[in-house]
Amino acid sequence: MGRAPCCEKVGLNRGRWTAEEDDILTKYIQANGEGSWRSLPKNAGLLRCGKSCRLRWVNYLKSDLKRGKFSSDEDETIIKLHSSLGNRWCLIASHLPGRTDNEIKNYWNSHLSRQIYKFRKIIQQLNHEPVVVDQPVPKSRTTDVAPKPPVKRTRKSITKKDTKVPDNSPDQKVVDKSPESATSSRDLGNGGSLVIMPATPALEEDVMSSMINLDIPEDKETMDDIFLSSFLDDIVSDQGLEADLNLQTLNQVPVGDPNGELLLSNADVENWLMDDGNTIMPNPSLMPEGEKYDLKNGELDVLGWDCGGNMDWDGGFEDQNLWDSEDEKLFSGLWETSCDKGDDGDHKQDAIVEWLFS
DNA sequence: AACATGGGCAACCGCCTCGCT
DNA sequence: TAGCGAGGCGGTTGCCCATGT
Repeated sequence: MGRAPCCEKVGLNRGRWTAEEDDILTKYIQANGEGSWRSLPKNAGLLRCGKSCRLRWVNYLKSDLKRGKFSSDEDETIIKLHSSLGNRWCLIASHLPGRTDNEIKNYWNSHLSRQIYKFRKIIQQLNHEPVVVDQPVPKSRTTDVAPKPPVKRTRKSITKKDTKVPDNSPDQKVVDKSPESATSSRDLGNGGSLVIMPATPALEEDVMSSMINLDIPEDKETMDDIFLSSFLDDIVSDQGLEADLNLQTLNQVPVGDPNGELLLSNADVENWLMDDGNTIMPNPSLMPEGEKYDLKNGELDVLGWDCGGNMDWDGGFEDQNLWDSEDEKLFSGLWETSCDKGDDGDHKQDAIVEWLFS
């Protein structure tokens, strides 16, 4: 037996608010103030649930709300706060005057988290790590035929209990070994493996650890220079990653040494970016496991990535919502200046955010 | 032109917290 | 101190519109 509903829902309006309802609610609150949401609808003459009234007021009708596009400063603030606070949208919103938790949450889910995902992808490719995807191949909405490229995020009902995962240490790849996941983690048949994507906050942490753990030789440029100023800035743009991630030249760049450490110099990357790809032939034997190379058009076809078309944003985040149990550990992620990453780590962090909003 | 798909976002649901009795 | 209820919060859903085929 569940808790009684907050109000009698029978006969109440649902869905979008009309201008008339907005007007009634606004005038009532201006006259009587906020609060007493339960009794407000009746007193104001609205056929709405009290919670619905509160939500409408808080998220839309309040006069001090800022509407419109998020500024780059706001973006940066969200990224920083989310890396520390996780999905505590209310807390994040408290640092962004005029923005609501709902608005920030939507913005994060539809914009920012994707940029971080792309960033991670690049890091994994450069490290020759297993191809990571969020989810098994989502089926088409209407058919069971072969999957098409990224489809609309699925909408599943997964409870918090379902999403808990016991551990998510940053240096530990999250591999779901549950029987259920056996069907969702597909054997690629080419030696590659699919690793379930962690929830967003963990994802960020993982991204950061991937960056920070890379071993840069003394005589190389800083990671900032390598990754952000000249490299990811270009290749992770929308067009870059989704359409033109061309490994013809990447194969010729000393991406990794036998120990799997990244050994890109700034000059290496610059040369790679400058090369138009026509003069250097691909070498499929050098391709990381789990990736296919389409020799016909010379473009990378990464299983689980855009070209392969089996990525599902929501699924990964939903299935492994790691933040709740690990938020304290993850607090030292991106923006903890006192962490042992030192000054270099701080610079990397700043540079990453710079890249994210460039 | 019609349909399918994807993106964005407002709104809803259900659980949790906290204050009051 | 336990029970109750209002409010708050995060996750999820559903609708609308844009874009692609």
